[in-house]
Amino acid sequence: MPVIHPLPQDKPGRSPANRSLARGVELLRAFRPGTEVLGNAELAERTGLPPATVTRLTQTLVGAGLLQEAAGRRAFRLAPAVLSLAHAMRTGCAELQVAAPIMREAAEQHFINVGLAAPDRDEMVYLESIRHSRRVALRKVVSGQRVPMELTSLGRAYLAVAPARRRQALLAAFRRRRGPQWPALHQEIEDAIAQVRAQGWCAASWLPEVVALAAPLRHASTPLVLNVSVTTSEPVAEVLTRLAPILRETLARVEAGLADPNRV
Amino acid sequence: MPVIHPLPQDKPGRSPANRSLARGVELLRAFRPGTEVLGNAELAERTGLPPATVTRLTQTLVGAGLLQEAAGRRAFRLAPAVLSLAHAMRTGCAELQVAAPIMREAAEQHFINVGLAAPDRDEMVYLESIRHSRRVALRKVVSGQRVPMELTSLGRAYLAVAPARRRQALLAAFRRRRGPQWPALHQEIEDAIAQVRAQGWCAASWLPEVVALAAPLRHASTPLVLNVSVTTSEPVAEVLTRLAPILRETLARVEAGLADPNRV
DNA sequence: ACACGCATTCCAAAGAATGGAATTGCAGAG
DNA sequence: CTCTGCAATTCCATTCTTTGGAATGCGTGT
Repeated sequence: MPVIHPLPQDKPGRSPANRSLARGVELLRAFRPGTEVLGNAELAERTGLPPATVTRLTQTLVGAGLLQEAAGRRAFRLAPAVLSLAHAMRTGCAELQVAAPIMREAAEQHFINVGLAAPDRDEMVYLESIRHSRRVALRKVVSGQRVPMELTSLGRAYLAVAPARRRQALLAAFRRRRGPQWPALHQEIEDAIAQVRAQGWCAASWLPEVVALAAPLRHASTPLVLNVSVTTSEPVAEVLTRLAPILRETLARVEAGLADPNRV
Repeated sequence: MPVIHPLPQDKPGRSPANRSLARGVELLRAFRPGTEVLGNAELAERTGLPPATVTRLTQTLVGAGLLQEAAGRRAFRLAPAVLSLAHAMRTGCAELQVAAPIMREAAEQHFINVGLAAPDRDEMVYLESIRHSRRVALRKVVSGQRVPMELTSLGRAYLAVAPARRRQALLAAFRRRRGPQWPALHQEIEDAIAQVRAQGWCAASWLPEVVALAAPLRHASTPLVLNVSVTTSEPVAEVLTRLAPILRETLARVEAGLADPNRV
């Protein structure tokens, strides 16, 4: 596994960044679904930091309560405290508070999945994703899941409204990462961006059998994207015809809710 | 508001703690439900750090994607990335994966709330709390909520199984904080601890009309506490008689699930 | 327009962080 | 039981980051 250098986050001549703190955060970010338990060696490899440094930083993070030792002191995992950070974030996000009930209603009424996401580096993070399913037991609400920006309707809708400077940096990163497949992908992305600008939303089918539509939220204090999706084998065109009005309607209700100081 | 010095986290002569990183984490921890948006000045006050230092650290945290500027660049809030940390934590917590379906089943079958929590400093943090309600709309799953350790059945059940050294440090902190009310409270806590040791669980009625029972989970790789609760005006004794077997049963099922490598 | 408070920048001093190398500790194989 | 190999930790001199008081900007409310 090569060193992960997420994005040229720090532009040359960047403002005072505290190196230790930035490195500590990178350690935390190395924990992801699929690699939830990491030893110092693997952390060092993933972050490109020297082992001695990783040892000290992980010790500090354990002391701070964000990491805990697991599997016989030879590995770490994220500690419960990160859940309370997430809880505080969700509680304080006015957009989410407004959108959540509207999203839930739309999901239940139309039997679809409804999500709200925000960009984080080169991925999108769901603030909330309401999964509809035939079986009630499989219906659930997920938050914090990451999906790739360049492949999803969610990510492309964000790219359409991202500041030009940022969009260019992201596209450059994707190009580097994708190599030969980039030209085709780039075309898809540009088409999606054009669609968002023309009609307010775009569509993509990232996972097989899943068709998703996404639209950026205007008037939010931070970039947010709303999406709806279904698992189906219907022709895509028909799905779009059915879902587009629902997305528009839901988006309008959320935006109205954000505009009013009171709830809708 | 005085400076917050949570706990004498760093024992004298403690291992190498990276100061910048530890301070940065304290800044993140200052964000809580009720104070989700904080400016540098308030952060400085809450953490006791000098303003210049806070400025630099918050800038670094913004660069790292854990904070974002809000309300016109004069304040910060937690960024979406913390949600994905929480998601990774939940995904990687085997105990939670095992317990969640069992908890959900118990909640639905008996019309009660069921929770699983872990200690964090001087509070308890819910890994998951399944809230039952008459109205389906109010049923929800919460994670990351913090409740006081010294007042809740959850916290007292943890104290009963915490390492003696740690329990003493915590009790000392509570004593300092509670002042004159401490003796009565201390008695309640000691009684609860004795109950946990005798019968495996304890009860408390922290919120009016809410009766809660909690029991520590053995055999978990990290300290965890299971609880059940109801909102009711029945006599407490009757509620205990009804809930105790449910708690025992649920606890047994979760522990069996943890013992087996396979699900139950 | 003015004044206040908050945030940021500046700077010299201090000390904390750093990382290569040596050491310790653990685990699995022979 | 001992040996070997990998991972984690400690050591330590060097260096550069971090630090915080004071000065400066900036935005806001009066």
